[in-house]
Amino acid sequence: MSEKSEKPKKPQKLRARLPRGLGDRGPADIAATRRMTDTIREVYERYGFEPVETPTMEFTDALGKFLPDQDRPNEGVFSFQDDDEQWISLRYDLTAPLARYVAEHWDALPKPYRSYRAGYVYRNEKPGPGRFRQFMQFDADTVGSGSPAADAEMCMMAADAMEALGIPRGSYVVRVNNRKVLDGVMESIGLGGDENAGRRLTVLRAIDKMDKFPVDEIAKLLGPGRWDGGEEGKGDFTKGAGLSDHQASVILGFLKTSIGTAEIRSRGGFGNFAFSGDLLELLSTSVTGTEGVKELIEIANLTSASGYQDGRILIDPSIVRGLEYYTGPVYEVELTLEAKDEKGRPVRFGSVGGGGRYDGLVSRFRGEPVPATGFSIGVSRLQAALELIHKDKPKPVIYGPVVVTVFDRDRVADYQKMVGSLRNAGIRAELYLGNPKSMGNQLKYADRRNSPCVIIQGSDEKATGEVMLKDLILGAGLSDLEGDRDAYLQKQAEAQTKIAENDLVSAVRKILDKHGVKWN
RNA sequence: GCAGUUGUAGCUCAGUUGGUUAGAGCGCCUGUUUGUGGAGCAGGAGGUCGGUGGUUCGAGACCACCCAACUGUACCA
Repeated sequence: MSEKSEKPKKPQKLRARLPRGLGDRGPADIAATRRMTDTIREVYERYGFEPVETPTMEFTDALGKFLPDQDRPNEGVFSFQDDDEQWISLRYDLTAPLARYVAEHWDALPKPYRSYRAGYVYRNEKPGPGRFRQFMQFDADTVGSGSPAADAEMCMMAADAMEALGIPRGSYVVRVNNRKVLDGVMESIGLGGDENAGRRLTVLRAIDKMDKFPVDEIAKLLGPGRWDGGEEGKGDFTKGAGLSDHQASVILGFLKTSIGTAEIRSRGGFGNFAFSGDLLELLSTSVTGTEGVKELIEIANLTSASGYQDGRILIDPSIVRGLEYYTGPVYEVELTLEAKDEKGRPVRFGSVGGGGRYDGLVSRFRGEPVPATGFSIGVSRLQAALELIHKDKPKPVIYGPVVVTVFDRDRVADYQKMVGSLRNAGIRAELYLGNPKSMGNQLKYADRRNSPCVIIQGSDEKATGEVMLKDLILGAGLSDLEGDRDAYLQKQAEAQTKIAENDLVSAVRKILDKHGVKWN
């Protein structure tokens, strides 16, 4: 069949690759995540929250999701069918699973029940900057309290967490709104009732884009609709809410008079709560709207009383959040720092945290109303944002272990013993396990591991009961000194010293201390 | 989903109006090196030119369709 002249077909190699929106994480990322979660945990616990974890998968209906479409079972969420044909999905947030947990363990839990958890959640959607298909959230919830004090606490805790993470005051803002106010405004322009549910949704979507588009684009979305190609007839058409000019102007007036971060700031935090006479009058026709305003004022008073009225927490009527389950106050944390990508273009990160009141979520499982409110930090997105913001700053060096080299392969046991004594002293150490044919290779390995120092014991040292201790961090500066022979030699001598074998641990520790090497 | 832009080595990119065996830098591996890493020198591996089909004597380049990535937009619990 095959002729000699034919090229031998290479076996097709399996391509090592990862689906989009997923990423591997190295030691530096992992260390950064750990620092972040430790910090957030400390804040949440200070607020009296206790940990609870739930699995990454739930029955699909428990997540509050309609059963997957037969044709596209993975639209939005990752789902599959169990042996018994029941649909199971990967969780897409930590709130819905918590609601299930609370409902399932209702009798055993103290009420109000406050708990926190960190974990990966999954969304099957288009990834972007700071947007992944697997990402970590750090969530806290208070179940069983309908008091605005519970909401106020979430906002203050969000602010505290940002500051604990080293984000300076003024570089982030917690925005608060109340869905009841939005509902009230819509009711006042005749959008109440079941028959207008679809239009209300469209209006909310339009309002939610206030941070993305200028006001006249929002007006289009409230009215007939908008072309995303920049001009009439270009790109995709987004159907609008079809409001009359009057209706649209009420909405826009509501948004415009009370927001604008700069304006809010200049008026000093909650002082902005212009909730002008006009607005109050407008809302007075709506029971829901009046209630919403009352709750917002309550939150404003509570947070101000605790000293958060300095711009850390602001009221912003354009905050909408999820359309599915929020029922009252909603909050969002945004970084106000500018982030730029490699090409120097500004990057939108969106919010790095958010939450709100979801009074209907637990009661789905129980016959009685159960108020609840919660807040989640998007750890992965926040980390990605901070990385981009700080990309010019040098990354902290992550040091590897002390490497004990193998000089004489008959004496591996001796070297292993040295490793053991270092480990017993709490120092990270390892024996070189590769082919010990040359010292060069072993040093190259230690270099790659970012080891602070290596231990060498050849026959000369063995004879005198000594070991050679080589300081790789100091030695790293050697190549810069080429041309200056004296300095070079001096530094080299400094970087490599002979010490008594018995002093191994203390000498290594001295080097670690000198360079400030800490592994945790 | 829709629209635009882009697909050549692990990475960043060259590749003349279509013309022999597709290149560079960085990275990687080996040697120099049976007592010393980051430098130097020498060598090596690595490519279905995103895929398929077409035009042509001849395609990495031209045409069609498909796929993927990026950006915007839609959806987003």
